Amino acid sequence: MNHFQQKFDPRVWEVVANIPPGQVMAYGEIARAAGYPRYSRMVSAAMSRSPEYLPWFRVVRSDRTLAFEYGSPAYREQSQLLKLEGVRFDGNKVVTVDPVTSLDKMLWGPRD
DNA sequence: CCCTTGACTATCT
DNA sequence: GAGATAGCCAAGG
Repeated sequence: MNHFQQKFDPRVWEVVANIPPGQVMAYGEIARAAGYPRYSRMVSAAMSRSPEYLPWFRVVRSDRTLAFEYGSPAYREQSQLLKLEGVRFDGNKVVTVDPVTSLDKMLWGPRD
């Protein structure tokens, strides 16, 4: 199988389903992990039709901002779900609870 | 075909 | 670091 057809390659769902709580992945990363480099937009299309069970909210842009319009209902829903998992926000960017954080962040934490 | 549309990205100002 | 720009690629009109 080498292309996204009407149904998306289940590998995409699989990758998303395996993102650990408190962590996030970018569209492009997911595409690569599923074996489709450069297919970030397809992942985006896949997410818009994602099954109910999928942790869609753990998918963010490569720059770590959320893909929805700032302040929109969808944006607020996603940010809330992420916060429930202990994720922090540095401005509009997601800051995951990565064990290997910089000394700076260890000492001062992310901005509020 | 040609053009537009996206829950996108890397790169350059 | 925030905008703008140019790639990207399947779908649908």
